[in-house]
Amino acid sequence: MTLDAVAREAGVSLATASRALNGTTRVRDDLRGRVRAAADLLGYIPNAHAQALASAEGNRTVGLICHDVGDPYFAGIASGVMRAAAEQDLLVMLASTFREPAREIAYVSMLRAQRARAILLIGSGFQDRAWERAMDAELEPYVRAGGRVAVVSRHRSMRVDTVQPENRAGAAALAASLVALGHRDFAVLSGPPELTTVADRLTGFREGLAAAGITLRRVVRGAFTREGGHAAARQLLAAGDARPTCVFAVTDVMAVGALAALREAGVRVPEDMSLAGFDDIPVVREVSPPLTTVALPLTEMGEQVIALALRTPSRAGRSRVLRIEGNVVLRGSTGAPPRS
Amino acid sequence: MTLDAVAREAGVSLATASRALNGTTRVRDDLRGRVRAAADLLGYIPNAHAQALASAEGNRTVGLICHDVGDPYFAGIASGVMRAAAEQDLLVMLASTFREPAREIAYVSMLRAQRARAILLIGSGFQDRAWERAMDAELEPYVRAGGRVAVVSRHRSMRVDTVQPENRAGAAALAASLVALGHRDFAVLSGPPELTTVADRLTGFREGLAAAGITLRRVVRGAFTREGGHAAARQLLAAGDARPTCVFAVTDVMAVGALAALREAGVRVPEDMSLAGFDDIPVVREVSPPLTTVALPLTEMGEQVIALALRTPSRAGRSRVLRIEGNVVLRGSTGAPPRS
DNA sequence: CTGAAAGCGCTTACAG
DNA sequence: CTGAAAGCGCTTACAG
Repeated sequence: MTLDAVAREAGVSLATASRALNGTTRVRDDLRGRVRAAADLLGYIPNAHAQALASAEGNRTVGLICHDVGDPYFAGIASGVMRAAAEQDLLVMLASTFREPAREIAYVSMLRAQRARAILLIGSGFQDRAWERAMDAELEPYVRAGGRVAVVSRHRSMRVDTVQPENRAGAAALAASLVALGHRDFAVLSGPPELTTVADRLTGFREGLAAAGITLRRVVRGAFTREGGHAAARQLLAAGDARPTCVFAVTDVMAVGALAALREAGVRVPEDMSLAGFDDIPVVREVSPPLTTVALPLTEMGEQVIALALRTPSRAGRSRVLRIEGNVVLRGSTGAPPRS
Repeated sequence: MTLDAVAREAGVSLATASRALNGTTRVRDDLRGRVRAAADLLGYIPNAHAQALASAEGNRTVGLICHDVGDPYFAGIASGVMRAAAEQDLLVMLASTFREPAREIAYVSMLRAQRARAILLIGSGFQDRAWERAMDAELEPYVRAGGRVAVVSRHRSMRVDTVQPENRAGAAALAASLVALGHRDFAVLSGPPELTTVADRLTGFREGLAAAGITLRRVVRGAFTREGGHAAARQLLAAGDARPTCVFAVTDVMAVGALAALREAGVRVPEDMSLAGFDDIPVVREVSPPLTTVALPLTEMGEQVIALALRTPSRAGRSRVLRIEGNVVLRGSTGAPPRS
């Protein structure tokens, strides 16, 4: 079914049929009626590709690139993006990179080919000069051609709009709260150091401790997953030296894994050891004890990043940074340190 | 940057440039080299819309419609779809209906306009004649025009490929296992009855009980969410009559909410009451006690549904149904009934 | 308000 | 193997 067939059925020209259906220009009521009826009758569905090609408007799709929709952190943000997109009749093209930097760049390229109206990059970038250059080379022509880019949790040299959780400040505030509980001896379960989010949270936590004159004793590195947190916690416990009284996992996903590892090792939380995470993904309220964390409004962040991308660019073309404060939420997984 | 510019830069015709880049036809090596160099130099990115319009192949996108990516059940399946799509260089257009039947049909229409190669419908359909008719009217012309449709958890009159979890058999097996633990007095926390999945699980559970000569005493209906499970459990406890010894929530998401409600009410699980769910979403292993459930291989199901959609249709054009067995996994949330 | 026509950026028979 | 040209299905100045 093409528009041409609809026009013929309605006895009008192609141009009139197009205008009647899109409502851009005035069309005589009876003609519009005939066209609509013909379209209904034939079950006409416009070809979005032809529309995108012919019109200046471009198409109604946005691209969303994240590390993994299966991860509750990204699922939360994606959910917010979906909600906002639905309200604006936008279709979302979703890409999961599974944390492969090269794949992320390839997806941007595919999204450019699709002439996506906007590209949303969700989740920490990689601290890697070559990768950054390649990414910029991909993004710059896209933006120059009118494409919109907005990111979550990413430091950009480029002028793109950003939703930036205050990772550093949040981690520092968490450290302060933990110190206030009486802890002096900390370990961090950390993720891949090339992720900027990891670096920021680690730095912030260190700063928070330093403000109280405390030095972070130990950092164990793990994968950015539940299993990574589990393994890191086991490694921490296996080490011969005295155990810290409090452990900070840089993401809730890791913290959940760590909690399981502690339980398996017979370490009571928080009696023997306190545990905290970051993000406030839904699951942390369901575990026992519920996890102390730094809460980020994930769904909202998703809504905000797409709003940022779609807003009419400021005359100056300056990029905007929306800072998202992280709120420390003390729950059952943290308490006073055990008396030694 | 258009192909035309690339051709000019390389000093060849448009046709040759196209062929050199797509590798469909033989092109003299030196020419191919020049075209590639020119494309690189100019940062050429093909226009997918023009390609889709001009070629018979159609575009490399598939549509994925689910109720909500924010829900771990759908996130799990979506994750599997994404993985498989990535391997085949396919882009996924994601749609969340937030359980509005009308929105689902609207999305199918949008996906048709995008000329998606395949449309994947994930999650229970609605038992509603008018809706089914409208959906079929949308899908039928799409399939006739060569579109591929595959669904998860959906009864179809239409001939579409289906990944079908054995909801009924799984629930029946669960009931048998629970009876084997000694329970005789059951309640079910159920979801919206118009969802076929709910109906199937409820029926199966009843059948499983019936096989042991037991009648289901109580069904409490709730929303298909964590909060719905929480509310339903509260309602169950609030009822004056004697409490059942074992509760089955038709989805894990609801079961997690119910577990929280029981805890809040001081009901010990499983000492005072056993609790089971269905799906085996990741979170159920993290809660305390971990939930007994009927396990479904979510990621795999995602991979299978897209594989089904993309496979070359059988000569007979018959639809295929892939039955997925649910495995009862007994965990800490179920035990012997309390002695009365 | 309406229509004939050009053009969006490609692919692909069809000749050479 | 290569090129000129038609055509994919629309939108939108440009005349009327």
